[in-house]
Amino acid sequence: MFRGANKVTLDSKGRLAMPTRYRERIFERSNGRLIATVDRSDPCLLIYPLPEWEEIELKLRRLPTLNPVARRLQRLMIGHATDLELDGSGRILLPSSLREFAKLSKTAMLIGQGNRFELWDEAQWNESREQWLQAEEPAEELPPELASLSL
Amino acid sequence: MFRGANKVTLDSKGRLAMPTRYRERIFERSNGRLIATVDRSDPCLLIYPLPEWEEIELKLRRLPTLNPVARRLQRLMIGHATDLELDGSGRILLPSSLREFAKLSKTAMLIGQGNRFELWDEAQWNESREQWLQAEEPAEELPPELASLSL
DNA sequence: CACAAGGTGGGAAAAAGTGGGAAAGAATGG
DNA sequence: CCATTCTTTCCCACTTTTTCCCACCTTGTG
Repeated sequence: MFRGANKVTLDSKGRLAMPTRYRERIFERSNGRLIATVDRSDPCLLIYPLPEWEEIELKLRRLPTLNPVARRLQRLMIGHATDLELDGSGRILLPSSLREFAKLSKTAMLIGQGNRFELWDEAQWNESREQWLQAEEPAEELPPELASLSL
Repeated sequence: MFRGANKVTLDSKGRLAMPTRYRERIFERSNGRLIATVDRSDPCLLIYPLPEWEEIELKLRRLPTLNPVARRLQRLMIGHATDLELDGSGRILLPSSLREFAKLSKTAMLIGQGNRFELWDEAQWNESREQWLQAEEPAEELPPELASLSL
């Protein structure tokens, strides 16, 4: 499973070196094949090993087509899903459309989130993180799964 | 279980010598493998033996992805979770991003908290401790789990 | 006072990240 | 349909970072 925050750089061709510690796992899991798509609520990209993505896509496609919220989710996520492959140096090439979506400049943050990564522009990530840290969660607003969580 | 407060120092490379009395237990429990992540309400780091962390990560990952509060918690905790390993001298190397988060300078406090440690910058720790000691808790404001607590 | 154990620092070897260039492939226009 | 040009992909080499190991110093103990 993927976890942790990694500072990564995009070179002039839009290539991103996957941190070495993840490479072996990605090759085991999907022979180096990944899918990148957009996040529905934040300016970041989601990156899944291919088999993980296929499960997600199946779940999305089972949603009721006549429900506008479901339809929107399908269009955003399936519609932007792009095949990527690790090259000989362990890098992936991000198409410019996805780079623009996430406002990616030279330095970015690759965030492990279990079965996927999130890719943020570094500045966007820092800004959002500050907000999350400052937000106080009044216990009354928490859904029951969260309110009783013991870490 | 881990308990007690230990003064520790970080060297110029960000390495921290784990107090000897914990080393054996850490090796038994996880072969020297630890996870460090950020605390969501205070400027300190949380350090878990790997198996302890895996339980927590599982709980976090089961939370609904579309819930913004859950998402925030996942991004902070799983997103900053970093694998650490005790080196030949019983030290761990804290990446600079985590050191910055907890405002760690040369001297820090490693606080045993049962299944995990908390790591504070020494000055931050002393300051917070003063505040906790001064704060009066009127019994009426306590949630039921606390109001009935017998220590 | 001497010895042992833990803590600290630094340096060298290895690995990872970065950039550039050449070759192969695709697209466009004549 | 062929030729030229632009884009994409693959590979190699250099630089920087990380990791591992060894030696010294300090502290506690017999």
